Amino acid sequence: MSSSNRDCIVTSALRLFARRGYTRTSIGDIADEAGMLKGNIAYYFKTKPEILASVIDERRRRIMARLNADAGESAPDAIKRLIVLVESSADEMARTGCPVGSLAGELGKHDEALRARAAGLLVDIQTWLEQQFSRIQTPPAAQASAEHLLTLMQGSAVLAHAHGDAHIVRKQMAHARQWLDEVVQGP
Amino acid sequence: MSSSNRDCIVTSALRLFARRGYTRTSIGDIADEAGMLKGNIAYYFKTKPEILASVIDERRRRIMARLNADAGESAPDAIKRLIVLVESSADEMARTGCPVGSLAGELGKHDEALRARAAGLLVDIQTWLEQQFSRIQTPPAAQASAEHLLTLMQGSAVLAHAHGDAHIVRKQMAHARQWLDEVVQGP
DNA sequence: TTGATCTTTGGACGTTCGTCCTGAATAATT
DNA sequence: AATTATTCAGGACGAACGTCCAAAGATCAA
Repeated sequence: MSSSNRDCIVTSALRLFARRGYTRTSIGDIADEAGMLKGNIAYYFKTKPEILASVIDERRRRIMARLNADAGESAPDAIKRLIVLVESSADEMARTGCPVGSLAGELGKHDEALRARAAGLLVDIQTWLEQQFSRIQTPPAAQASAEHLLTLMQGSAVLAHAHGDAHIVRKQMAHARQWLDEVVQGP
Repeated sequence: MSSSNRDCIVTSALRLFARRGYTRTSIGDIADEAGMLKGNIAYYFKTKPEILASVIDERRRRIMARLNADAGESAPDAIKRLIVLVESSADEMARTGCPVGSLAGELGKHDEALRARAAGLLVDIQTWLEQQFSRIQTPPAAQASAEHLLTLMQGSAVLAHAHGDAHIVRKQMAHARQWLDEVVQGP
């Protein structure tokens, strides 16, 4: 198959970018992780940013697949499913940071094109959240709610990563559940 | 004076680490910013992590000086002063991320020693917050409140940096003020 | 002024990295 | 089976970086 090795490169880079970040991951590292020589990577990807682009797209695909997995559920259930997803990633976040937020943070200090591409991941999640909140709130409030929940997720990931303590994510997500219940029940 | 140039190196590195991150800032960059040759930097600092250590210490000194500037005020006023400080840094955060959180995030992917040192900055702020909340809450609740407020600050910085939009910080800090008022007024 | 110490210069050195290139191996097609 | 296209191996190359050093320059006490 033609794209099997290409996929292997992308998933290997996905792992390494999350674990060590984009800058500190060399193409040689990716080649090792993928079990091939770096010369072969050049066959599939001309440049390193090109790899990054595919990694971001792959990450987006995975996230959106998870978010849209169960289309029939209620808005609060859908939002809670994202909270559960974050909770289940708490240990990984404590070890390596949020794979979305930390990538966006690092790339934000590179050129503009990469920042925008990484930020797109956050925008997608936020847009999805806005859609869910729109089903139980008026549009302006829904936008604020989406932004607030995403803030809690990203902030707790930063703190958990800094402290190396997954509990911080779980505590803030518990806080988020409680806040969500208040939002659902209305004023 | 002997330490004038050394201080210049530290403050130059402080600026550049915040703007471009630690990894993407070369010693040559620091030398340029400080107006000297990189060979001279080696006279003051043997290695790059050594520069980082001084930068972190300098950042800590600046933050703690701000936090402890007005010792006579009430706990809510002190906490609000930190919120104002974050709000006034909203534009910088949108441009380069939170100088504390993004450094901790990046260094968390390096070796353990650097992660711990950068995390110390966050711990200091959190400890200060816990002390303030302890004056109006019981200790366990004070710890949770400190963690929650710091989560909001770090999370809004991540989102603001990703979007390049300082409004996000201001909105979440407005949210934090409201939350703080509820905490102050008790159950 | 002389000598000793501190500071600065400019570049050398080895390493790592991203990228590119040539030829070999493999797969596909006729 | 022969030919062509695709895929892979291995290394070459220059650029950038952290570190180190020897000598020149500046500062200051005796």
